[in-house]
Amino acid sequence: MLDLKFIRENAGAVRHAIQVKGMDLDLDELLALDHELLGLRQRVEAMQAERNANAKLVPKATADERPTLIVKGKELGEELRALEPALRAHEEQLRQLLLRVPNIPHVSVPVGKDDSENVELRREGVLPEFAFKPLDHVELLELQGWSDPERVAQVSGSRSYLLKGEAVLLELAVQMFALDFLSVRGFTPLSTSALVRPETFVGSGHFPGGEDQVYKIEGDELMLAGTSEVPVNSLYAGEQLPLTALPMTFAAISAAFRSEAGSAGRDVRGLIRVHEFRKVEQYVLCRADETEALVWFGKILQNAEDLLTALELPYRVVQNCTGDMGAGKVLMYDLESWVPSEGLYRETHSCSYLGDWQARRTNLRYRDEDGKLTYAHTLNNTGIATPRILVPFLENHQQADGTIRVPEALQPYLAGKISLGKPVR
RNA sequence: GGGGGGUUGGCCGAGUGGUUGAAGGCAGCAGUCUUGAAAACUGCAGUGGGCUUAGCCCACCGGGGGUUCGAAUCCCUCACCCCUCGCCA
Repeated sequence: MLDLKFIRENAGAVRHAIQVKGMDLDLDELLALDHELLGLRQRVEAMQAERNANAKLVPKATADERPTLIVKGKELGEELRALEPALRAHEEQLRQLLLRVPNIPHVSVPVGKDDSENVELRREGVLPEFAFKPLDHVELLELQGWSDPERVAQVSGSRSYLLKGEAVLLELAVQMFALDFLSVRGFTPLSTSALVRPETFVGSGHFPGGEDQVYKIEGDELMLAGTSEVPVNSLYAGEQLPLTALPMTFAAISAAFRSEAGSAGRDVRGLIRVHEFRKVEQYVLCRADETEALVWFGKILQNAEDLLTALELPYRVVQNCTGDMGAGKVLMYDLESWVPSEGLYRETHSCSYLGDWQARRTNLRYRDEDGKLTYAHTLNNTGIATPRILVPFLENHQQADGTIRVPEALQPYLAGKISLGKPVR
């Protein structure tokens, strides 16, 4: 959410953001509504002032004067009640529009319509060369007896996965590795529930708009979050933090659920796109200072890059264009890891800076140096997401005999093993 | 799942339906005192919004709704917290 005052005073910039982000929103409608609401509110407040003044006279009035005042109060009350529905409707309507107003992209963001116009910034790591015919991750899992696609489909439908044997240890090892890695860098580990209230999605900015991506719990007012960004963003909702509480940095581990509505037919095979997965997420809450926030952006990006480097996975850094970055974001970079079987890079991490857009929605403020209440800034980035990261992991580290090489950094998390699986060739 | 008790300003805590935006305390800020600090004393001090902006007005006592001339105070409802009985990994 943006400050209404800011929107009024910078209508041009907001209109531009709406356009380059490809959003369907009529700013003039919002501004007109805002203007109308202001007039309405002034009328209502004037009447409230009159009502209050009248009510204050009653206890001091004589017995003769009293009935007249009470009648007047009744009339004022009725008039007010007549205006209230309109006022409330206007407020709600404005709020709905306000929730859709996108954040202003950083000056560095390239303008583009969708992910095809994202800009590659650099490539890191060395692409593997195989002296044998490499398999894709689905074949590797099958080869080692680490999956059971037919049976899991029978139990949980499509887009569900099952791991078996050492692949399970690998999944947990990768998660634990990421958690340790971030914890050493000062991020507080957090284990969060994916089960959240609907308003937390409004807070994170996923609602309105992303409703169809979210699973609802029948009979409860709860839903399943697609990332711990959702609960963590609402953790301090409504609070007034002391300046000393910031920055807050979290490494939040949780299950993540996504309905994947609208992506039917895409990536149905394997571990790339599943309904339920697990993730270690980096989340940062800092002061409302863009310079400081961008330093944090660099840090959480570097953390993710260092994780990929430690896992010995080649990747590239991509800057998302305006059309692919989402309403709330000021700046967004994706990390894409190399998938040999497809001969391309696929998104495994997503790094975002949202300014105070989320904190306004959750009403999360802190007292600045001058004691002024200020909305905090928020950032987030993937730490590691499984099983998706296992796709590049298995494929890049496969060996001629069908076993999977374990990078040195991960070995302590796998009881010192240097490879996984049995030699099968 | 049953029963009981709660939710008031940054924190603690009082509050009889009528100048209560809310006593008191702590923390905060400014000042007096002091070589300095502490203590003590004095004063300031909630958040958001509007306007004809040294000021005035409106809203806010967990959320929403209601009763009333008037609600922190009465009623309904939802959420959360605590206690207790039962069940349970």
